[in-house]
Amino acid sequence: MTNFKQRVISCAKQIPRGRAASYGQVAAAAGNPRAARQVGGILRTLGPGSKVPWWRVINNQGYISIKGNWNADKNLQRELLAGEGIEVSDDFRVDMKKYRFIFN
DNA sequence: ACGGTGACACCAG
DNA sequence: TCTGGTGCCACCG
Repeated sequence: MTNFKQRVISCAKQIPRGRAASYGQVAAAAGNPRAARQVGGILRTLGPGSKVPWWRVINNQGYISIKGNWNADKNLQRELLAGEGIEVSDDFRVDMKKYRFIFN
């Protein structure tokens, strides 16, 4: 477990319920604003059962960019976000202006 | 050690 | 607003 990965996990856990953060935001909070892509990869490797609220991490455009067979999880993510009060459109889009979480 | 890969971000049309 | 191209950098084989 590299330091960076651990940091990303730590930052992701800081995202409170009902808020969402972009990969770039998490990467920046982890210390590498340019390593946004790795954040996604890291969250993916964590897999289910992890204590990390991966569903609160989305891209800066405000939508979920999961590809491949993750359609089911994509739908699940929408359910989770909706359960926290975050509105998700039919196109899986989230209003980041309203729900964006600012790291301290 | 090296090169391919990717749950992204940013800039230009 | 959307699309396409470019840059970035940690992870894995």
